[in-house]
Amino acid sequence: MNPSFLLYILVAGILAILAFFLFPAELLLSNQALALGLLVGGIVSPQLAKLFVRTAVQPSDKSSTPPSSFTGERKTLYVGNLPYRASEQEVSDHFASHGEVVSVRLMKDRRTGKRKGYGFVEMAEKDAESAVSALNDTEFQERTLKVRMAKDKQDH
DNA sequence: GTTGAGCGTT
Repeated sequence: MNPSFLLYILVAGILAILAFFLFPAELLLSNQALALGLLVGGIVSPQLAKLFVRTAVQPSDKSSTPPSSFTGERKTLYVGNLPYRASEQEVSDHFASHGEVVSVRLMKDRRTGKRKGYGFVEMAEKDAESAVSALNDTEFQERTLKVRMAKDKQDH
């Protein structure tokens, strides 16, 4: 059975019982309390599902790099002026020849999902500095890359 | 189906 359906039944039931005891009988009959629970539960439970069920089925992202087993120190590089057509795999391959690439994330428009022309490349710390100087202002698919150390968000 | 400086994602 569907877990979100079970959640709905659970939430609706709790709400119905709550409504039954909360309101006096002359205001709300038991079958009305049940109907109210079903209605409100239908609205509330999908929101709860989003919170707790941690997006059970992620849409398969074709443009994401396969998970890396790298566990050492890493640094994130900002990469600008990327060609719109470049995939994360291509960027990853390109950077991999200058050091160990942990992950690549190309920023996309929230609505359309199209590339915005910049992204972030996580690399092994020991390779990061040399990769920046090796790749900054170099050609990649007819465009001149801008490679820097990324700001703040360096996760440990 | 286009564009062109920038520092993000659950």
